[in-house]
Amino acid sequence: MKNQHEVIAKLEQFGVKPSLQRIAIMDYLMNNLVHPTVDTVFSSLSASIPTLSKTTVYSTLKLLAQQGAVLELNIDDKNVRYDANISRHAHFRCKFCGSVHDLPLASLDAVAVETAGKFVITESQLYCKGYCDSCKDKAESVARSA
Amino acid sequence: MKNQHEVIAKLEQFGVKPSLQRIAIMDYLMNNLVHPTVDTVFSSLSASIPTLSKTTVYSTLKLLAQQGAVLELNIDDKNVRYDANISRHAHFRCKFCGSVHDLPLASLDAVAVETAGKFVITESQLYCKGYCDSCKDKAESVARSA
DNA sequence: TACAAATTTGTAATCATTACAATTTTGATT
DNA sequence: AATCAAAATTGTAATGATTACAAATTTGTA
Repeated sequence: MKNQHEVIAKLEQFGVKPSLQRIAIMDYLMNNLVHPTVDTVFSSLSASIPTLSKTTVYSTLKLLAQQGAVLELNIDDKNVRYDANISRHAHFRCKFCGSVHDLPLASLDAVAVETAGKFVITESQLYCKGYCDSCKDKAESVARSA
Repeated sequence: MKNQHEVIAKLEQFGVKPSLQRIAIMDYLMNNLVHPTVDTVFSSLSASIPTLSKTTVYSTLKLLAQQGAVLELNIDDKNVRYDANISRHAHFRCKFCGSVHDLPLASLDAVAVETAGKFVITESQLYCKGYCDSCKDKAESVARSA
């Protein structure tokens, strides 16, 4: 569990006024770096905040992403996922179990150079898909029996 | 307009049995490399194929992507987009007008090396977002007046 | 305390995508 | 050419994530 002050400082750093709900959501993201969906965040917090509305989770996560406090991942074509790790890294999604993992990323400068002047790039994300270690065997046997 | 034989050859190369609809859809993608959505493909073809069903467009595009004949882009959080250019390249989406453009891409090998053994990566896409040349001024003035 | 602004809530749309059953087409066989 | 099964297509009805919006609540301040 992150220190409340740390969470509040993070919110303020990105120009987000802290509220009970916003603190809880940001805190959850900072302590659960597994790229949760809106639904996961909502379900996880509604026990401790029974009055929490899913709309609030949606709007808060959108606000946090707009302010740059978290990343909004579109790697999953079903649900948007959120990530409090805003340092440069790539994402990997297992096509079998759907889990999303972090990947270290050396550099994307090659892209920036080649497009200098044509586009103003404000954000970039590298999405990789395939099979994670614990799924690659299962995925193979499903393919065989298909 | 691409040669019919070229389109059919492409389909067969990827194990997709050619049909009137499949040929038309693949042909459209090969001649419209602007990353169209399902809806755009459907609207564009329904004039020449009045009986075309949107379900067919959905299932055909999914099939083409599964077989590797086209790329399925999730860069747009509203609609899936499709791309007949399957060579290695990145994508740029303008956050103002929504247009999606190609970006040349030198290498993503750095990622592959760092994850060797941990994951089986079967596909990777680099998504960049920002403002395209014709929107960056408009986006700025909107931001000012907000 | 009072009041305006900001935030949260709950419900009702929206809309892309999928499920599925019925229809049509295709291709092989006679 | 007729038959028939498999494959493909179609149309309609769900599904389900996300958003719109108005009402209710909370917050900060005079």
